[in-house]
Amino acid sequence: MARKRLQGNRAPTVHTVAKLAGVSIASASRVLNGLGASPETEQRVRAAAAKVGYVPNAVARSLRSRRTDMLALAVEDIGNPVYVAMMRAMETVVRRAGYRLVVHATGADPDGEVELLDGLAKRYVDGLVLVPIRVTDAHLEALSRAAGPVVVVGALPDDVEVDNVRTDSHSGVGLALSHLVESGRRRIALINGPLDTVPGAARQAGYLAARDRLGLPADDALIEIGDFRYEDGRRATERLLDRVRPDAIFCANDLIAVGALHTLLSRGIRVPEEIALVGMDDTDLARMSFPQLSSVSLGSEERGQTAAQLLLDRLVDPDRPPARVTVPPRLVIRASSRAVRP
Amino acid sequence: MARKRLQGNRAPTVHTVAKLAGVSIASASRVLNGLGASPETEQRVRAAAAKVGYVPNAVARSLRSRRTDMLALAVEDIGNPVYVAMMRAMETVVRRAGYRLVVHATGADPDGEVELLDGLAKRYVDGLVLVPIRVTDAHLEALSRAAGPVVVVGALPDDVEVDNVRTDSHSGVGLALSHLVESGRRRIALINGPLDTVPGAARQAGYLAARDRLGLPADDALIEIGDFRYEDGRRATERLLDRVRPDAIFCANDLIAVGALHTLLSRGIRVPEEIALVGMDDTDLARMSFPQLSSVSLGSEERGQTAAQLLLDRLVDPDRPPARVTVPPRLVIRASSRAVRP
DNA sequence: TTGTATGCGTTATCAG
DNA sequence: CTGATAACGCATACAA
Repeated sequence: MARKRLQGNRAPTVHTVAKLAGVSIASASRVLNGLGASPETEQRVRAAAAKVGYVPNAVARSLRSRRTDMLALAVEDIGNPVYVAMMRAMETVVRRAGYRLVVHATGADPDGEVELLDGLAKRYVDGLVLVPIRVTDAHLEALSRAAGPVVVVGALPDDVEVDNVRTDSHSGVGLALSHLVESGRRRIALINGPLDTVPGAARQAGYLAARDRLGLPADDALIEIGDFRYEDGRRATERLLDRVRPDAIFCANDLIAVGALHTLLSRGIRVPEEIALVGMDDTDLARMSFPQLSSVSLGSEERGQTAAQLLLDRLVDPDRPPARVTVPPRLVIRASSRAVRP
Repeated sequence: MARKRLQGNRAPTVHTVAKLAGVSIASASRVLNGLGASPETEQRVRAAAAKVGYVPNAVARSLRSRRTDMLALAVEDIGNPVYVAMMRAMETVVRRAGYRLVVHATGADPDGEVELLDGLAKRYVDGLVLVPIRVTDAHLEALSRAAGPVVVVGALPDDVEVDNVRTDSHSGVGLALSHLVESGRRRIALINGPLDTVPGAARQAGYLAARDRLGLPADDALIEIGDFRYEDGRRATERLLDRVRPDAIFCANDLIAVGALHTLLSRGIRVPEEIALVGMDDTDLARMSFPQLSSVSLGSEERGQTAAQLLLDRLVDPDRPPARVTVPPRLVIRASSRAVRP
């Protein structure tokens, strides 16, 4: 039973420390974990550990404890300002709780998200926050068979039993349109992203509802669809202006809005005097454009924080019923939509 | 020696599969890893694995293989556009190689980075890309005793034996100033970040050197120091303009530059006609401001990519000599600095 | 080809 | 208080 220990020059383990201290690995481990031991043993083990520079192996510890102290965040694009804000908020919460954050960029890949959900069974993280841009049946199935705790950020069918953080971009759009109407605008255009995405669909519905509610002209020529990026916003605005002349534009996110602003300024159109502009998400971009951009905050940071917290709570209490938190939208008025008409 | 298996309802392991298939765990493991086995065994094991939904435990596998297939990235602020660009580039490279990315926000905390370096001994990741904003002696010591592969992004003393990716912001500033002089400007201001940071010091030196080289007036009133953020840029520009009247401003990063742009436009100063503006880092912000911002690219994406690749290479060959890659700066000219004088 | 047994590094149980 | 030993789940050297 001789233990062959032909190791080249590997990192010290409890064995190393124990041998050097002349005690059993059990005693060494106990001291290292702050459990009871005689002053004598305590002393010897600490000295030995310090001498060899012992650091406990996280993987071995994880195997024992069945926890990795890591949480995963999966978003479509870790470069998108909205996700950056969420990620930053999550990282803070998670770190404070002693966890690390593993980030996944899922790209537009629909299967990728399902793979990640199934990947939870590998137990490389203790839980996952998923921010899907589209939700398919495959998602729902994968969610129901997920091997670990999952929090989904974004709208979900009501009967899905998963911790869920959402916002209400539908009424968020309403906030923006009400504000524009109050400040004297009537012909309010919408520049939206793809309608087959969760956010795109919600914003579209919100716009149509608000338009009716406020008694605005039901002119579909005022609606333009592109994608959610800056360039798309520029181009969509070009198309829009070649066709109609609104007195305000609501954009489905800040990237689009900044693109729209660019096109407006290029054409010498004054903002907000001639056309007012409101974006959505209230990212840093809104503050940093000129004129500064009004924007409907959907609480990205708060959603990130909340999602992280729900996940942490779930780890503590796996049996509590699924939570559903809705972060209310909030209109932030800046120069791009200030009232200028009497 | 009867193996008591009182597990509640735990995830299936090789044991589960082996027992169900009626073979040894060794055979089960072999089949699952695509090694040789009789068609009979192959069949039974696959069926059993599928039936119980077996997924190998990543932690146990890591303990055996001594690798986690995770890499860490530590930056000061995961919300900073420059780091976002690096992170995104790294994530792509790393994922393609089958690794996951663990992100750490170190904040301004100088000890935090040292802790992360020492934390490598825990072996929770296979390697680390560190992007320190300041480099102290403590960093150098921690680097020399690092328990795992490390790549540092940013300038480092020449004798440090670490894989290192850097850029040359010193000559990057020169590029900007040369361009501004060629387009007719002479009184070129600098708005910089803190001089005790690595980037701050480099840009300052680059500015002074270029000023001499180009025979520009050595007027220190043209230099303003703040921090690297948008608001700092705004305020620094206020202070600057209250004091002097430059015909161009070079800003130490894009955030500052956008802040400067804001102040200039607020004061009704035309850009670039009256004052030209050049930023640094060439982030998305540069493209998205109006007028679009000229900026010196320091290849954030490329540095991220390279750092990731160096780390991956190092994992394959731990003994190769330390590599030092310098990504050259590149001036991207946009509307904010186009020549307007004859 | 197959099974037995061992180690990866840690923690915990259970005698002594 | 201490030490021997098992177990976490996987992969493999070695023997059959």
